[in-house]
Amino acid sequence: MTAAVLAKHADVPLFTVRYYTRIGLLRPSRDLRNGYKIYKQSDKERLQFISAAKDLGFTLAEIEDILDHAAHNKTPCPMVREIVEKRIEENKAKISELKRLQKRLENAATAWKTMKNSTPDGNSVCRLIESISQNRER
Amino acid sequence: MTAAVLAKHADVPLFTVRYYTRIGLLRPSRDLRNGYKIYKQSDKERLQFISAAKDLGFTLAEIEDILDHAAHNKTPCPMVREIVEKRIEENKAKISELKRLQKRLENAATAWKTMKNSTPDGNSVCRLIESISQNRER
DNA sequence: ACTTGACCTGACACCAACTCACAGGTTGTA
DNA sequence: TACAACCTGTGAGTTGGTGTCAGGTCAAGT
Repeated sequence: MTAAVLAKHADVPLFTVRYYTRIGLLRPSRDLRNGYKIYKQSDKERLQFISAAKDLGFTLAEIEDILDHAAHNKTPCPMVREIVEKRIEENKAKISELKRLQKRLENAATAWKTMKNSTPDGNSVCRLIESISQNRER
Repeated sequence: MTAAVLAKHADVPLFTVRYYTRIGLLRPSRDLRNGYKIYKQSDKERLQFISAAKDLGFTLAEIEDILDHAAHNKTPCPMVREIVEKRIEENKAKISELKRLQKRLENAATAWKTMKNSTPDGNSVCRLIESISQNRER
């Protein structure tokens, strides 16, 4: 199948198929008559594996590693477990950071309810934002 | 002051000062004797404003807009309020998406506790990941 | 006076994971 | 045979930096 057909079958944007192919994650053979790329059933499965791993937060580099391991008949599973544990920790940190940001945003919105718009002058661009940064410094 | 001094004063990495200068967010004058960039007190305040806005999740493009508005003596505050409201919504979505991911990761880690490592074969790369994607398809 | 080391400059490459634009070749249908 | 719709490789743009390079400048120590 061509890239477009594979993309439709695997429910992945065509540009993504082309991108994965360009970086070597997919390696289609060629139609010698016209130079078109030909993807096999196994490429579709490979692509679906990539999608599944990406949904779990694996990076493409990690996925490539996993696929390479598998290609040499070495089990990638310990690596997979390790990455997931690491990702869980990273994700926890990211979530709490976003929550902190969300609180700052909501505090700002609330505090700004009673503030008037200021016209910028030499000392101030927008007192809304500056009032928050002063809070942070205290 | 030079870029390095400004960076230290404003507690921002030197590379960031250079980057902001390169993209035009900071516009230092020049020391004609040696071509060095000279930052004024107002540049320091501008940089601190940028930092404060970035802490609230503003993008550099938005900050540039705000600064441009202010430079024309138009109050940027309505824009600022709008962006913050939008960012609060986006952030909420991002947080819940990350939480969903976290759940998938934790479910995977738990489910995998009892699973053995599989050796890759023609049908499977890593049954751990494939078991999850099957769950999602059901 | 000279050397060393720390600083400065612009231009460029790199990161992730795409997304898109370009120019040209091929295929299928009317 | 005309034309739309597909295919190709390549290169650029995205975000917010981080870093490297070669070469110029400056201040301090010997």
